[in-house]
Parts: sequence; structure tokens; C-alpha cells
Amino acid sequence: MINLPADISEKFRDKLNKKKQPDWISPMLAKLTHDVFSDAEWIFERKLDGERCLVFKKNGKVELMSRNQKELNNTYPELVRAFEEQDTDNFIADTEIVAFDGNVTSFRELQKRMHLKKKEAIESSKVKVFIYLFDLIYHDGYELDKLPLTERKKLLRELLDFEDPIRFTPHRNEKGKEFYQEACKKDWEGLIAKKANSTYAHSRSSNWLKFKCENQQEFVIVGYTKPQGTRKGFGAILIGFYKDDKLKYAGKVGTGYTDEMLEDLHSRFQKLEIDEPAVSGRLPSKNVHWLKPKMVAEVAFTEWTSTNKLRHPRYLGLRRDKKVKDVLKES
DNA sequence: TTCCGACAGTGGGGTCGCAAT
DNA sequence: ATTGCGACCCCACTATCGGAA
Repeated sequence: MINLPADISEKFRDKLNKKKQPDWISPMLAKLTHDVFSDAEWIFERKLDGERCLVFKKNGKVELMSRNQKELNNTYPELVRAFEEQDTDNFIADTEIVAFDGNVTSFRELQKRMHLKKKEAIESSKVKVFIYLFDLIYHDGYELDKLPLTERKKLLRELLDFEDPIRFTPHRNEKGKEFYQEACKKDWEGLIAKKANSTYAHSRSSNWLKFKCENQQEFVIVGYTKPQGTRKGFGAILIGFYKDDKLKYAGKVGTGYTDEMLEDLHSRFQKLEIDEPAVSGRLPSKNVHWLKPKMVAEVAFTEWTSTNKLRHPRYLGLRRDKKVKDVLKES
């Protein structure tokens, strides 16, 4: 058992604030970047594809809270139990709850579990969950926000027993680029890069960066939706790809456009309007205009979903060098 | 002067749970 | 039995504004 703050090296003593344990703290959020780097002043953690969770333990009582301050205790009773059994008390930890599909964390798998509310449904659920701890924000009367990240992680590792389902989130030093290559090869969601000496900010901060492994390919534009509210031009494009000479629907892409692009594309769509869809699949029916399959768009996304649609899609631009019939599903 | 953070507003896929059809 | 919708999860991105750099 370690005793705070006595075990923290002298130079960090002045960074500790004595404070009553809060019932809620806003989580630190990472910024997305497309600029992957290596840097000796940064550490790199595996990006876990699950549900963000803040763990509060106070006088033996455990509370799991979502990013939007919803209590998760009912959904994950086995995690609550695991924290109750820990000797350490009176702390706040930052975590991610995950489920696995093979060796990779799977949001798809976790979704079968995360919305369950009924006791029987949760007890009979086959989805096994784990909770990865990656930060310690408070312990035993002291706010740890102002300690450097690496000190907070050190304390975290010493304070708790890491036995399933409770797991520590390890990191690699310096070699972000190499680690990122490995991560994508292993089908991980990506990495989180963190400035090693940074404090815990209760907001989005550029001291935490997302390096996401992304997919990118062309799709045929087969329609678009009407704009809502103050939106210009159109809402989203509907896209498809060819399989066995037939156009298959692959979902919508509604972000990545400037106002100018929305208006320019919308004006190009006018000449291509048709009454019946040129694609097959489960198609949306409301507010949809169908188009002759003539235009090709480049789209980035994180992964294919179980129904062959794109997760986190965004528009990158038009491809004029590509024939529509050459647009196939690539990954 | 330029850059950056915070916010609102637009858009995506998916699940559960419940009400309406 | 099927469909639609809200409430939550996961988001990406643009536009705007005011203050920091």
C-alpha cells in the first residue's frame, strides 16, 4: 500500500492540491490529427474502441460514469464488483470499457452490451467486457491533475491490482511512427499520443492526439438527401460500389464539405436526377433524390460495419480519373 | 496580425426499448 | 410483426467568434 503524497518524488509535492473528492470531473479529450510523429517528449498508447468511463470510488462505493455523466453501474455490474474488491479506495480513474473480437477491441461487439438496462438481459449477455485504466486524477484527498502524466500513470499502476477485468493501459515511449505502423497492421483503431509531462485538462486538448488508422477509397454517387436547417445545397451523398456488375448501397456521407462544395456539387447533381434508384440494398426513402451513377467520390472512413456501410465517413473530393464501373469494395 | 479553443450546427452508423401502426 | 423514434454510444467536420500568442 502506498501512501500519498509521501511516495511522490519531492519535486512534484507542490503540484498536489488537497481537496474534497469531487463527484464529477470533465474528462480530458483528444484531438484528431493526420500528422503522425515520433518524439521523445511524448508517449503512445493503443487507442481502444469502446466506451469512455470515469471510475469514482469513495468510501467503498463505486460509481461508473459515461462521458456524458450517465451512470453505468447497472450495465456493467461485474466491473462495479471488481472495483469494490480492490483494496484501494477514494480515487478517480479515467478508463475505457471494451469488448474484444479476437485480439482487437470491437465497438460492434460492445454495442450488443452497452445499451442493455434489464438485469436478465445483462446477466445472459455473452459479451465479456474489460476495463482499461489509463489515468489517475484523484486519490485520497489529493487532486492529481497538475502532476505530469507519467507520474499519474506510475501512481495508477502502483495503486491498483490489475487483474481481469481490470487492466492497465501500457504505453510506448518516443517511437510513435513505428508504433502506428504496427498498430494499423494489427487492425487496431489507432494510437493516442500523449505529451509525457502534461497535466490533466478537463477539456479537449492538443496534449492528447488521436492517430487513427483509416481507410480511404472511391465510391459512386447514387443520390443525395435534402439539406436540413441552415445547411446549404444538400445534406449527404448516398454512395455505392459495384459487385458482380451490380451497384450495392454503402450508406451516406454527410461531412467534409465546405459551403462552396455543397453548392457546387448540388448544381452538378441537377442534370443527373432520375426517379428510381440505380442501387440495391436497404435504401432510405425520406428526403432522397436519386442520381444516374456517373460521379465518383473519394471517401475516408474508419471501418465497414456489419451491414456493409461506412463508419465515420467523410468526403474528401471528386475523382474524375475513375470510371464508375471500376469502383469496387476494396477492404 | 495570425492562430487556436470553444461552441453550435450539420452530417454519419449502430443498439435497445417502447409506442404506434 | 414491423416500423418509427428517442436516447445513448461511437464519431468528423465547418463556420464563427473572441482571446491568446
